[in-house]
Amino acid sequence: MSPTISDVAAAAGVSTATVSRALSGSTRVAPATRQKVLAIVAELGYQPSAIARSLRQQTTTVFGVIVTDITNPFYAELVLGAEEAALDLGRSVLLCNAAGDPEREGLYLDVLTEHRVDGLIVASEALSNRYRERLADFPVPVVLVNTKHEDAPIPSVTSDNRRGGRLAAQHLVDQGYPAMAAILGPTYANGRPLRVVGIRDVVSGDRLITEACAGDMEGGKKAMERLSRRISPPFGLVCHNDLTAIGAMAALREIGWSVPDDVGVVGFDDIPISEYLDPPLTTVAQDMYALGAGAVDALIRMSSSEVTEIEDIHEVRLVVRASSVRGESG
Amino acid sequence: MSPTISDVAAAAGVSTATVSRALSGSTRVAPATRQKVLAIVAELGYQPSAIARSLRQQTTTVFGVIVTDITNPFYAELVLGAEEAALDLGRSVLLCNAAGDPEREGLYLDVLTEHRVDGLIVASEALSNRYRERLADFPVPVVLVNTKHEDAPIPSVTSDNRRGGRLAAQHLVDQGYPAMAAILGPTYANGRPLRVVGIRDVVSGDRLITEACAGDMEGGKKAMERLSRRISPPFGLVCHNDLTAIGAMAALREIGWSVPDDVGVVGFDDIPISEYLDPPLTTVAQDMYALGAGAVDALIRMSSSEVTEIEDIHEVRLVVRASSVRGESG
DNA sequence: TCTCAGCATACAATCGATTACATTCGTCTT
DNA sequence: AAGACGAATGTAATCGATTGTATGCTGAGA
Repeated sequence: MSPTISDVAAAAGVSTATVSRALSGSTRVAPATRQKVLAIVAELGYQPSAIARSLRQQTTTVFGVIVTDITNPFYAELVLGAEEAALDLGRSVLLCNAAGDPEREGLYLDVLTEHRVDGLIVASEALSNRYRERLADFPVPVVLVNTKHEDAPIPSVTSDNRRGGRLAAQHLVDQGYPAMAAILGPTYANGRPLRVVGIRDVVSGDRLITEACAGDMEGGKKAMERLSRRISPPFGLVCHNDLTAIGAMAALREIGWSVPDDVGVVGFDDIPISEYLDPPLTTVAQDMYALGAGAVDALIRMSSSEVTEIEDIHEVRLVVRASSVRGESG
Repeated sequence: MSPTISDVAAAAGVSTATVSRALSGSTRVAPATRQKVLAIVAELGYQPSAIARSLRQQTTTVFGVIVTDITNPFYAELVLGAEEAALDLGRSVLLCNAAGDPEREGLYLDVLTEHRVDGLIVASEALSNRYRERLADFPVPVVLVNTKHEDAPIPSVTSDNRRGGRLAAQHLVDQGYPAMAAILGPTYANGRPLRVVGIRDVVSGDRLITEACAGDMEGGKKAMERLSRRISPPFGLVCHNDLTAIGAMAALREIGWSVPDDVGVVGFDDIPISEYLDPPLTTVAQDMYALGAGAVDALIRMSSSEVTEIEDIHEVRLVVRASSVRGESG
């Protein structure tokens, strides 16, 4: 099919070793020879086989990325950050969508191992708990995004979830909402425990009413419907992420409670759409792109040196918009 | 590092050929031998190298997917469909985000060629025009999503964009909006020409006022601002996609024109968030997941037989919500 | 008992690159 | 002028699997 290095060597009247050296530039090759080789390469349209190179060099320049759900803008941004960081380093990304299915996550671990990826980024909610042992002695560097393990210390890149929870709750308190509710993500969701701790830094004991949900828009809507039977406005509402906040606001419209007059809503993530909503959504912004890029950076550090203890915590930032500011409603 | 087939063979006291056959099951192997081999495989945790296999078999079981922007829910859904269809066939997906940059698209074509992917899915707006020749004689099957080429016939999977444009425009006419505007995508955007034709099937000549934009929320917002200086309500507005519609609706709020009373808005795609908006967005639904899965299916068909002429056109469907129905506004 | 068929397995080539080691040849030193 | 050095290049091993061909063994038939 496509020409091989032997074809180039034959056409140039040199050995494959010389072609290889002329292209890699690692060793000295006579200028005239290099010119000749490059001319033939261009003429034949030769493109080296990454497969053959990988076999010989025992590295693939490919990273595996396992995410929960690529259609969630949080993960999409994260993947973008990882992909662009990888591109800058001449590497590629094998994408795996776990769909929250532990079975599928295990399957993908096998697939990625067999493809001999140079590193693994796991931004998957269900996986990390179930497969923590496997991840801990994975044959290549692994970095978790937005998860941590107390028992099995695996390098991680996370946002400061506790501070995020605290910022959200404190903001709603400052706005004067007399009660507080929270729509939490699924129990296995990565940031969840720390965000709850952060909320509880501000709101103690039984003054906080919570509902758990699936972490998407539909889940947020249903959770808000359940919540509406347990609480009366006005109150502040902290949501697991922006998607659940969007679902909750849809439910609130149907119920007839006004945002922000009756209910002050705060989301988490700051996905791009949040500022285009009506009302625009107050949220705890995470830099998803930086999380993804930071994960790639962590893998590189782990590969080049023997660093194994990485725990990068990215800052979060409260972005105040109309959904939580009383007296600004239309 | 990880055990190789030789390690397994040595431990089992057989040759590597026998191990290979025991695992592939293609040739008869004595049951006792197979048991022994499988036991050793399990004990050593042997996982075959896809790299070595690919080199020998000259196939990688990996597909390349080039998209314009993974953070656009349209492409995210499409990638999901492709990824899951690939998974069902025991294949994987190398993801490439072109970011609308032709340079980067060319770069990725090289990367994917070097990785010897078994097929290529191109759902990238800018690429297809600029690299049509390269795609036409790409060494492995290529399928375009939501693009077609008149001159170089490359297999394609698309939605019925013309019908989509027609449905959107006709609906707005039926709703009694006396004037019509359209926010179009970038000039190179895939579906754009046919959607315009569809709109013009319904609205002739200078009765249609158009603005082009970048195809994202910000672009939609700015386009609506420009448009507002050229038209007065009431009018119907057809948008390039749901993201631009969201941006347009944000602009309309700031301008103070009501949706749907002053302006009836129709988007394109039906991304998940559209039904959660306020007002919920009327849109021409495309089955993005099916487009992605269909692209994989097309690659399989092209690989197994010598089919080279594929032109799958998926149906679109008008989903009517409150953003375009007069007299239902809150 | 000898031969032959056929099953199970081994041997070795192969895929396409990289790279350690060997070789050639010209030039400089003494 | 002989030897040494080093630049340029070639030879061949290697990575880890698959697979065509060869071989050995067992049992059945004559």
